[in-house]
Amino acid sequence: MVDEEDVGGPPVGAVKSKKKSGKKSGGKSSGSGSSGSSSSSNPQIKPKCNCEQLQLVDCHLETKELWDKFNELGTEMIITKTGRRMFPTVRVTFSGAQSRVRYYVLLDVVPVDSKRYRYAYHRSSWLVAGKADPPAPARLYTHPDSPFTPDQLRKQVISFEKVKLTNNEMDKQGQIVLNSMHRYQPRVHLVRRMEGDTTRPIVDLEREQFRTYVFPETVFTAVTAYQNQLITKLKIDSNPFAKGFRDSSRLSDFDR
Amino acid sequence: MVDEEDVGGPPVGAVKSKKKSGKKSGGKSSGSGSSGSSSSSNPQIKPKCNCEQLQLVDCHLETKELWDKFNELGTEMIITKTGRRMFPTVRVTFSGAQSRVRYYVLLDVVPVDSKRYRYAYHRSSWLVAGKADPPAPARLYTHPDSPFTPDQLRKQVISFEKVKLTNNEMDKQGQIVLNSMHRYQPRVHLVRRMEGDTTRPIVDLEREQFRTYVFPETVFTAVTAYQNQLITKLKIDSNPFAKGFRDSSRLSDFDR
DNA sequence: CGGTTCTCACCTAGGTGTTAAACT
DNA sequence: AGTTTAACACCTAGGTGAGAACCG
Repeated sequence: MVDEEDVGGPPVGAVKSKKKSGKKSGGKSSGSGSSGSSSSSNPQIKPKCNCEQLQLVDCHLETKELWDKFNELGTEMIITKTGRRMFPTVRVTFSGAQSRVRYYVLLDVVPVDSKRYRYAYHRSSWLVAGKADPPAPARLYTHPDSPFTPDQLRKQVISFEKVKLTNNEMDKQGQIVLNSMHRYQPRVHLVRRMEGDTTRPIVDLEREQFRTYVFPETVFTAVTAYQNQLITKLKIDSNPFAKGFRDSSRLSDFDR
Repeated sequence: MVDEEDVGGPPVGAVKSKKKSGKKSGGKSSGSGSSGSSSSSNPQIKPKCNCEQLQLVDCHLETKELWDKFNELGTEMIITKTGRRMFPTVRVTFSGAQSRVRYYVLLDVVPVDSKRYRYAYHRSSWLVAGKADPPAPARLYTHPDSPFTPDQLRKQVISFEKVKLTNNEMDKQGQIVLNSMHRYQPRVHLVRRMEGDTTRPIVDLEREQFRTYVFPETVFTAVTAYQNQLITKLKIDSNPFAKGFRDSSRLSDFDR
């Protein structure tokens, strides 16, 4: 029915080679570049900055090693009607913050491309399954501890563990609404406001002094059920809440 | 050893009569008065206001009925080294907030008098057991959702469920430090700042525009173990986390 | 058949009073 | 003897993937 074509280079970076890619993958992946990939990629996933002072502020992705592991397999994130946390969690630290201003840290999730995907179990690979469904307008999730003083921004790990992904377009709890079987890129935004500025919420980035950081290793496919069994296994082995499904626990018949 | 005298009128209001006291006890107990009681009472427990605009803002104690039940028996709050929540929780609502300002809501706990108490089990009553131990400086606990917009202040129930009481004088987590076997009065402070004002923490109320609300029914004695068994029973029956100790659960032998 | 939803057992995380032991 | 501590069983609250049921 839909135009279905095999994906040449695995879209999410399925296991292809043990070699690190050309660019030194140990270095920073944020800020200045690394949008990379194909012509169909969304310009939204490029870093951006409309404020000189923010050029001095670096953003670092914590638990990058874990993100890399998932990314090598092609990260999947469950979305549900009631909302599901992300795992791994987006955790960042900042350096270079100035004094006498306030910082807001935000997360949003934008489409990587305009495609719909499906997973070929027998081949263990993702296929393009047609054009994207109409996307819900991207919601900005402001980190609940915002605003941060420069001191806080320098010292704290800012963790988006509470943010939830949903496929419920009618959601009214401020969760991030995504389409299943579509690929997404999380983005971190740093907004700078004068300390005199009010607590009014941030609704439009373009009306703020901001800088956008993009970590390509956090790309994922939204799913309602895991497709790649290796992803399931890695989640179970690394997410404490899934401990009950670990291999050692599954030897239950033998144990008892 | 210490001068030990019986307490004439039960200090925390032990069960004396089923009659409601003279003043209509259904009415508001905050704001303007009701410091009441004896000559030894701490002047800190009187309401206070250094800001005209705040005279218009009313504060209402939620779950007053529960507080009253405890107060009739003589409320006790456990303090531990690691910190213990208060139960009941101090929950308040405000009305009359103006726009274009920001409100901070704070809690502190001040000594009611300069006495140390002990509990006479055989008589089921509190006795004065000498002079107070030197108090730790009262810590201001700023509600974590502060600052509030006038809108938020009008609509939200502000709950201090997360605040913890400790007897650890070396505490560095910002918990409220108390002496065991001493009597205390929680106070709620409302601080008004211009929306242009910064997020710097509030360290000295006197340097702010503020109003202090006092709810006498929230007086309690800090203890490391419950003294009055009726208090224990009421806690078990009303705190969801103590459900495991409810009578119906204790019929276990019969049930199984 | 592919995709979604719901319920479930099994976890994490942490708030309760109890109890026995330790402290002073 | 009065008070404090620490380990414990028992809760609340909620995050996991499995698997069956359901949908289209």
